[in-house]
Amino acid sequence: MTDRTQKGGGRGAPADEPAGSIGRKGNVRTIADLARLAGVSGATVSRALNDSPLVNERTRRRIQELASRHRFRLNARARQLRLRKTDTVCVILLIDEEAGQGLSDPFLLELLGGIADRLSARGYDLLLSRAEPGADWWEEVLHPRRFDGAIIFGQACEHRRLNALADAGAPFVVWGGRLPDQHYASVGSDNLGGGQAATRHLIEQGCRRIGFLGDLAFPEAALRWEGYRLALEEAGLPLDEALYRPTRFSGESAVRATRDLIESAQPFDGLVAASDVIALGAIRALEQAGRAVPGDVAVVGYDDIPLAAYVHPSLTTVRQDVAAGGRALVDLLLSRIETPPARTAPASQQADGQEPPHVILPTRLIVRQSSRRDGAFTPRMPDDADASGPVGHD
Amino acid sequence: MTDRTQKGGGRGAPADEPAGSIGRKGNVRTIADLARLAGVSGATVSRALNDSPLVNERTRRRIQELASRHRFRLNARARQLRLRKTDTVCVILLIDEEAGQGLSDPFLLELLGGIADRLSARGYDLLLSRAEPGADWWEEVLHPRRFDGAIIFGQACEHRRLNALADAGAPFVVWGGRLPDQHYASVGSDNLGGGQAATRHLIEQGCRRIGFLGDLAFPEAALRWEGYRLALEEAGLPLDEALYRPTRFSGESAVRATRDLIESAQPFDGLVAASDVIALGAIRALEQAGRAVPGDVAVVGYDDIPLAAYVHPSLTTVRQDVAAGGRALVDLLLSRIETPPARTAPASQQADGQEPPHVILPTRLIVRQSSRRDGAFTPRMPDDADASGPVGHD
DNA sequence: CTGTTAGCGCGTTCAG
DNA sequence: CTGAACGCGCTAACAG
Repeated sequence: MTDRTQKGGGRGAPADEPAGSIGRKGNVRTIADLARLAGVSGATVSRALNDSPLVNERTRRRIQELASRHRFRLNARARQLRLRKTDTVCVILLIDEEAGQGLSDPFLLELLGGIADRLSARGYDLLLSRAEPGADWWEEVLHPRRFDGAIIFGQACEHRRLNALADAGAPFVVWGGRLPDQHYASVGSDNLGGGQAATRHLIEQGCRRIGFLGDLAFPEAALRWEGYRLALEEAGLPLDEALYRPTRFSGESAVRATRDLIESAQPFDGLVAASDVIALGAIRALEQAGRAVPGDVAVVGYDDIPLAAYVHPSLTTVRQDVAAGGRALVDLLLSRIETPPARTAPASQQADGQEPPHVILPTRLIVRQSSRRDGAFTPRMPDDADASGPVGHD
Repeated sequence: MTDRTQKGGGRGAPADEPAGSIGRKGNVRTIADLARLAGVSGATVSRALNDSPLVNERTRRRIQELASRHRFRLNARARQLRLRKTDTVCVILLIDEEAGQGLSDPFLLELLGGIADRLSARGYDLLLSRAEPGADWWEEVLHPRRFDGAIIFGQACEHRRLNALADAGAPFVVWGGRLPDQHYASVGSDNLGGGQAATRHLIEQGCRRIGFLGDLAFPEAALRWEGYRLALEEAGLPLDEALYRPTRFSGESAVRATRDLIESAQPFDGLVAASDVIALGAIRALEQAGRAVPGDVAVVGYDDIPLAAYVHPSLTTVRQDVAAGGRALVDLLLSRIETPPARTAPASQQADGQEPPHVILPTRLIVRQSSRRDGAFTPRMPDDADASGPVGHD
């Protein structure tokens, strides 16, 4: 035990509080403080605060009340260090500025709110992080230090990387579509069904030559396109690739794509857009070109952003339940985190044959003005007047 | 020094890694690991990684290279515990669901992105937190444990509370308007100037009876109203309170307010809206009532959300520089955190006479279709062609 | 310039 | 049921 002199040694921590000066005196900040106050040891306080059955109930109550009276809160950092977990989930926004899918989409913020609420309810903190697709964001997902798991947006940019991470056993969940060769867990709306419903609706409205605006490089858009394709097929309509225009998730891109489509002189009487923002851009371009919406061209969007009901013409669109999406993302991730990976194999080749979980959120077609044609029989949903996003009778 | 038996004691930490099983063997996770590899002590590694001048440059280089080769990263939790700081900033969304100022406003997400980028650049983490105005969110702002400081949205709900927190010396910054009796630091756009510019523009367009839609309970809206008032005054136009309708930040509320205004039979030929979302709701209500925009009523919004250029009619609005806003919020907060509060007084009554800092971001009027009247002389700003939030000539 | 030591605040083993 | 001691991973003070 060497010398073990009392003298100094590293007393370390930066001296705060110039001796007996400020700081509401008697402020109890550590377990030791509380223990002194309660006349018990630190261990007992720790146990009491963690509802351990090892402590006498009366003692526990007394300590808990004392703690709340002094507004005492455990130091999360120390706790995390000791427990080797962070109780934190990182939301990574993998956004390619180039792709125009910026942070502007209102839909994303709503989803983020849902995630925040759910995490909070389950006792987790939410760390927000932006990252460029090319960068080294994935390293910390593989060996997390600041968080226990991640929720990732921006599937399209890095599908291969995500697969690799999943193979390596990294704890994360992705928002997006379900891809055929996908090793990671994900949550997304029923993109295929949504695209199909949108297209069917246009067909019911009498449209026969329907275009599609979206970037098939994005899985969500590609799945919506697949639904579009199916709907045409089941109606016996031909799929004309000349009516497809790759379009990024921005109004500007939508305007360009639509103008291009118009100038191509291909006749068309309907448009399925991969997002509301795209739909609005398309409508703008159509009107500038003298085509009436929905008279000449009927348009359907996707997302049902809050503004969709308040533009002119109001936007027919596919609504996804964002609150449910947030909950699903969190619950899926936490179930993954809180139960050990159940190592069947020697845990080296984690690529077990099991399908990764995927939650599909139901969608609902909200019919408004932008798609309503005169000729065809009116769909069952009347028209919306106002309401926060929704539908009402007009 | 008591007995000090080697035997056991709390060996504590939950046993991970069943001895010599998985986990890419030789994985170096702690300073001790790296020290062993480098043949030096832990302290030296620590110093090297922190670029301390106390370490030989060659040694430092060697260690740093070794670290990056093994993908070693310091354990932030342990570091924070030791250093008594968290390198984390909490963004608190204080949002009253009732008030309809939900998470939907695209503007908020953009600002959040700017904050995230700036924090990341300055080496801080971003903790995101939602809170209800009534709740006890403020306790942790007063005695932060998980973060070093906070950026708060939702000034209106809790102005008095924010003042109290500032008086107590809590480290935070607020997004919003500058209020007359305000003890805390804040950043906001030039609401007064923006409202004034919007109103002047309508007057230049020939409007004579201009209404205002916004909730004066919100400081930002109130300041925009003040600018509106000033512009009327300088043009010698009367201020008619019958043309004001309290309106919350939602499309629904805007539709109601506008209908109410129309039904009041008060004549009006212009509308200043406290946000783009409000403006869009107003336009919708006007059109449903058979009033043309801008023909019968010219409308100006606020924020220049990305969609503003893509609706019909495209929206004249006041643009604020959100990226600059994010930077300003972060820089202001960090300057407050990183320099000690400079205790002049015994630090009990922090209510020093100094004005709290307030950053005002410049605004710019973006003229589009919703306000352009035929008769009047065209304003100096022609039309914006594109830029990030573009418009095409039409 | 480098190694040794102590401790940030907590949870946990083991002994009583 | 309670207390004493130890260590999670890191950095500051001290001694060489």
